[in-house]
Amino acid sequence: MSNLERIAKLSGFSKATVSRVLNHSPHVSQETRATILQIMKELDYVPNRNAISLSTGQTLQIGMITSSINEIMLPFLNGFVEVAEQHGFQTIIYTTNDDTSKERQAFEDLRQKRVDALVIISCVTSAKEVESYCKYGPIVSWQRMDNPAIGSVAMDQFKGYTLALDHLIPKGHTRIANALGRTYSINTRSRQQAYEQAMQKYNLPVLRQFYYPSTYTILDGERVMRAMLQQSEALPSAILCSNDHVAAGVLCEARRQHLRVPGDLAIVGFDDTELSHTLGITTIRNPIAAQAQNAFHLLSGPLRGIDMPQAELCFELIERTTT
Amino acid sequence: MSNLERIAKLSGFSKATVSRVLNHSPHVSQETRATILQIMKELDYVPNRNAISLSTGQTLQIGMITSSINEIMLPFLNGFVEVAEQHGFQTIIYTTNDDTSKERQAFEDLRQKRVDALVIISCVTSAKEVESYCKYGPIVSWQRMDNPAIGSVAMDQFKGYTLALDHLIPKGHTRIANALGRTYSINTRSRQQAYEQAMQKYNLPVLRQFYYPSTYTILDGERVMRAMLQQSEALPSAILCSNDHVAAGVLCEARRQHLRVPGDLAIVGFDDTELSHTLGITTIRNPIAAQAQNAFHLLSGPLRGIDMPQAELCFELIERTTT
DNA sequence: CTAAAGGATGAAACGCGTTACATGTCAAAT
DNA sequence: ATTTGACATGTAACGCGTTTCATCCTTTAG
Repeated sequence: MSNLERIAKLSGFSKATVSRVLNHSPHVSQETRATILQIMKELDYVPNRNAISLSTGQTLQIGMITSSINEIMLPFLNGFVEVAEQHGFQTIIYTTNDDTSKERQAFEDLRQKRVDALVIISCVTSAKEVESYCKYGPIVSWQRMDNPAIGSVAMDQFKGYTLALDHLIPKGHTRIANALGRTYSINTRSRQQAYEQAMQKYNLPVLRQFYYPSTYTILDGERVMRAMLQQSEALPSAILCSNDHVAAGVLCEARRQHLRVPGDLAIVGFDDTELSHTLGITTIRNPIAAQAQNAFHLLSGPLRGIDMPQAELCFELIERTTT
Repeated sequence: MSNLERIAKLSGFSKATVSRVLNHSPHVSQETRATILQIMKELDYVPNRNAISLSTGQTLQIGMITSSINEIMLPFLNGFVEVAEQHGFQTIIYTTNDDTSKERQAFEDLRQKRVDALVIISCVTSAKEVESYCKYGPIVSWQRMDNPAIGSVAMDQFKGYTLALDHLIPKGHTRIANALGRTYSINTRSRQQAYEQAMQKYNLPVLRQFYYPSTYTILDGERVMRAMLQQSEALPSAILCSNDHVAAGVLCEARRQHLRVPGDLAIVGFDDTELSHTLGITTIRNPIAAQAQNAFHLLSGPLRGIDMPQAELCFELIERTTT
């Protein structure tokens, strides 16, 4: 293996000069640079990343913590990977299955300098513990965190949800069900608040018996639909779903049960994924890729000393055939 | 920052002994170990990964090259990440969008020792060029490669496809369309061969006019369905799809066009994802997670000097409601 | 003509563990 | 009593760039 020292010896210059060539330092004469580059080429030399990282203290790697990789987070993941790459950073994914010990592994990797920063997509570690790792490097979260020390690019789901309600209620929907996500997440609480406030505002009943927690997938959506039908009470006239997948499940199962959509049941999804587009589900567009970019921009300050502006984001309702 | 040397000084032992403690060497007395661990704890010490990697020449990171992250590859990705993690390896994802220069970046990272090995999910770099990187570390491919130097865990799609045909033809289907994938991939060729051979065997027409290349998503499936209807010729009686998503698209569009499935058109998907389960699509189960494990096992030999057995894999037809 | 400024380059320390080899000790084997 | 060997621990080199500070030479300004 050829290393920098070897290049130095063969070229007759010092390691410092070779290093300068590698780093495009202006303080190298043209001829010197040419000579050294030539020798590097002949020896098929590439610098060792680990040595660079050890020296500089930077790995140019960012860790991404997520419970699992699924379709919902893909736009965020892809958006983040792309912008990070543009700035020379690579993304390492930590799939944790919501296991604290695996999450800790990711945080420890920040401490051990395997990664320069962390992006949290979902995590169950307490905000307090997460904060204790902030001193080792910047941490940004997609999920809203209780702790101001941790940057967040999550959008206030309250507004998105309110958008959906202001769309449904004027259409005459009074009894509205909710397929919710993670029970203790801020998003879920925010959505519940939006719902309960809207109901109060319009003087409508809050149907807590039609709250369905922990719904994430198509299958969960189907389960919710069946559960609604089995309830002793009459079917709600509309359902707000935590994401498009759940909405798709509800829709498929509703059709299978010969319900008319939106006649018997209106359905609203969330995220505006391809699936909702295909199935014609009304949904709330959540500018996820833009959030991912903001996440990287937030890290840019501490990481590269460059302050990048946060993009302005807002929700949008895409009306299709299910409302 | 406290480093190993500091621990050594404070404990009164040498760096070597401290290192032995870190690496659970048996040649350290109980008291010494206890003392050193105590000091490490007090100073909140963790070893620096970059230093370790530089010393050992191993990063315990494996790069994964993929065009993009999508639902089809998720089982592979998740399966691989899981087994790798169990053995102390982390996975770095390179999203390339089939851009050779981005792929080269991944290969260069192998050369520069940022990763110890590479797993290719999809890549457009020539087999010859890929091979030229084999000397820097083990490379395994999910996609079948033309080059024997590169390990592959892809299954012979020929068998899976034949399974589907042996299911359809006895049911009386004679005119069979094909929604295919990447035109020049070995999988696609293999599928075409399986189709053409089966057709010959049963003395049925090969409908090349009903080959639809480059279909990957639900939207592609819908497109295919519409294209079939627009063709001057009568509709085929069945269609084999490159994956469940395409099948789902075909199915949804078929329903929208008021076709009966399987009456007017039988549909077979591929991969047995949740989607096909939900929509009741007959599909070929492709043991993808097991393939991912095999991929890691293949890397285990060169990487850890441990030969791990390859699991035996085979396709299975899951009959549902679309055939 | 000289001092100040600037550019090219080198020496050496640094970042941080790992590991081959050497040394010293004490107990078991002969 | 002596050899053999296992065991605990230390020494020092190694892996490989980066970076600070110093040096030397050439301009340019005064």
